[in-house]
Amino acid sequence: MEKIPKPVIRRLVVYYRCLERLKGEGKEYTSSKELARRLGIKACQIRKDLSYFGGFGKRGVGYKVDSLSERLKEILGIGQKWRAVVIGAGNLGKAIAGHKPLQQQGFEVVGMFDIDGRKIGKKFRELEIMHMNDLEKFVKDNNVRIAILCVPADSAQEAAEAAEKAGVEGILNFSARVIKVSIPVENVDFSASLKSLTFQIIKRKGSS
Amino acid sequence: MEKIPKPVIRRLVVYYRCLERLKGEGKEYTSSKELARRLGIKACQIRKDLSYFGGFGKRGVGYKVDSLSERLKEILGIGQKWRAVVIGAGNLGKAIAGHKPLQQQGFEVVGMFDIDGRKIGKKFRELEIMHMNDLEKFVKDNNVRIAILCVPADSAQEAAEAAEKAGVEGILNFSARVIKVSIPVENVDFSASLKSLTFQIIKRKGSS
DNA sequence: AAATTTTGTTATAATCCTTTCCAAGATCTG
DNA sequence: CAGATCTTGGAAAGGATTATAACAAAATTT
Repeated sequence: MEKIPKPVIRRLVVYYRCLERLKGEGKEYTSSKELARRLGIKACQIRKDLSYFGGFGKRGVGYKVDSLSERLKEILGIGQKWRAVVIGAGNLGKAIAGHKPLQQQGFEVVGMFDIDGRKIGKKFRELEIMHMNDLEKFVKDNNVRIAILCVPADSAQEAAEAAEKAGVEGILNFSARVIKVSIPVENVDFSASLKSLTFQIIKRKGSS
Repeated sequence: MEKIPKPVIRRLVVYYRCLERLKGEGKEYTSSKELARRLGIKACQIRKDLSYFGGFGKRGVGYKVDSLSERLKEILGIGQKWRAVVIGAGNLGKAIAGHKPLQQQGFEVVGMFDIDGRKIGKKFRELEIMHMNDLEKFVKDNNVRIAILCVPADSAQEAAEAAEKAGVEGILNFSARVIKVSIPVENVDFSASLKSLTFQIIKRKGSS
């Protein structure tokens, strides 16, 4: 499979939302041109993006709104339920676990794990906080597919390996450390983002 | 000032961390070669990155660990105190406000804002939750430089504009919406990251 | 003074992403 | 039905950004 540029995936999400709106408006067909107008993106870009995944449209006609929307849903995994565990029951972990928009998008946090004895057994919302030793069994028994890593930088690699071994299919890594595993990883390093932000601020001041 | 590629800044952070370790080990001088070996990056890349900001090294010798580290600190704004407000007192906002690693890195959340009447006046830790109407005055009175945006996607643009108007110098945007303002913005869209992650997982399954 | 080391910079290459272009399919119009 | 008009899909070109290579100049060592 050809490599898909990251920005494409972002835009697919945008297209999907737009299609849902169109569906709501009762439109049966649309075109790259119409989507382009609505979204402020070039039509050719939309066609190119879609073409990575095959031809969904009819020449001279355009795209059937509901079938394209359905197809994007599949591609993006929007239809599926993604069961996840949060590793690291600190502030951040709890916030993620309780973050409503995630649930609306099909992600469901079904367990929380930590290694701090004082936290084990306590409850956060409906979720009991469990020990990392029990991760593997839990993942298997509960069909968990994703691990959300919210541990300190120093524990990141270890926790990631445990998650991989436990059988999750992907990791969302909030720790400030790059982790090495053989399953897909997405990094959300907002500490680095903050650094980058302050750098830009300083630069602006400096050059003005 | 010449434009600095984003990846460079990320790497500067990495270099900085490595230099701190070297300092801890008592090393006085280092070289691009040594850093390269430690970090698994090409030496020429390191030299190139540093050269954006001027020449820090001595030919034939290398870089003085503490002065380079000091210089990077300046460049990245690591020495400074960055006073910030959190806008949006939901789960995420609270988690950010209480996130310890941030404080260790010089970021201090000094206020929280929301528009939900039920939240206004309540306290989170030491922080009183205030109404957005009071943002501007607060920013001015408290030397706030950064706004951390943790509001729902639909309110993001509005809140961002309010923050800009209030006089903050940069925005860290956790909302799932791209915002348009004329001050620096860094986006941390972990909902998009999750989508990207699930996409990679699906792709793997598909092609194997 | 010759050899060696290492920087900093210019030049080159590679990568990634966007846009243009157009043939060919589909529909519409007279 | 023939011509006009759409619109897609994909190849190719273009642009932008980032990484690597190469090397002269400076510093040090032998």
